[in-house]
Amino acid sequence: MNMNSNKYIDEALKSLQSSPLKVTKQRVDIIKILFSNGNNHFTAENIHRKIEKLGLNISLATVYNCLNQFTDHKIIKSVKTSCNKIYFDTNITSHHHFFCKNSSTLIDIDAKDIKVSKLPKIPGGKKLESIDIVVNISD
Amino acid sequence: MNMNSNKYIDEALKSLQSSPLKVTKQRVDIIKILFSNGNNHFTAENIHRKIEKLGLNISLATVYNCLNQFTDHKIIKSVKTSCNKIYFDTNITSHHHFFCKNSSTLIDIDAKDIKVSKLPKIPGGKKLESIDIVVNISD
DNA sequence: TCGTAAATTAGAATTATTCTAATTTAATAT
DNA sequence: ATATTAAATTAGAATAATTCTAATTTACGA
Repeated sequence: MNMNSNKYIDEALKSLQSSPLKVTKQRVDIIKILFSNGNNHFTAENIHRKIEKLGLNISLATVYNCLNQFTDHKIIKSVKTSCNKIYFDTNITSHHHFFCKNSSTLIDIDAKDIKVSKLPKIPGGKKLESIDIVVNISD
Repeated sequence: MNMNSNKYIDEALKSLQSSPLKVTKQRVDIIKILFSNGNNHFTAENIHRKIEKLGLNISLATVYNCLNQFTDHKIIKSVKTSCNKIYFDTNITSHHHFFCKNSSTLIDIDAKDIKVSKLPKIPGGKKLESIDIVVNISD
């Protein structure tokens, strides 16, 4: 998959442009890395390592800043798992995850492939925000 | 609720006795704190603070060691949420959680009150371990 | 081109947790 | 009771992931 263009990159860049975030070289580079291939789950450290390999120079703090702001502005999603790292996910559709603890990998589960047919009452005064389902699997 | 006896404390102490773990003063004290009242979700720090308030002297390292070993030996459970802390849960039955990000509180959802009626195929070569459902709620 | 708010940066700080290595203790055998 | 020993405890250092700080640089509208 090409590092400099594909429809996912283009779409994400369009999202960035229409957000209040400034279009900086670093943000464009990070978006290109995030959306350049099929694997769409990354930690901040993953992205930072790719940046270094490409000879680009973006500080780890900026990587974190960008990923968090991209998350705030719905350009990506963040996923928390039973390991202590935050994973960033280029799939922004409503979906869930398999998590394999042996390989520390996440695999998307499309919303239509999992169904919660019974839900308890939401505690008084609170409102439902979202449901996170992690299907833990192992070797 | 009494700090020194109730059926939950007794049951947990019996579990400890029949585990390979040694019955130390610290472990007994921690179990008494864990099972003394209705609130059954704690962080290691919560427990450590209660210990200090009671004038007991147990190091934070010991609190972590004990909570982890109690988890290994099914005396308690551990729960990971979208905040970065590990919560320990005295409810060892199969269940799920509400998580309120405003108050950082967990509320148990009994297994019978939530139902997953459709599940995707488990990826080849892997086996299903468990399903964690967190129902995120807010004020 | 200028002004300014936003972004970037290196490195320090923070937070939660685990590790280390010396000391103490519980439970077992004598 | 006592000695033995593996396990537990401890203070403090170490680690890992992430956030903060404050100085510098940059994007972009006027």
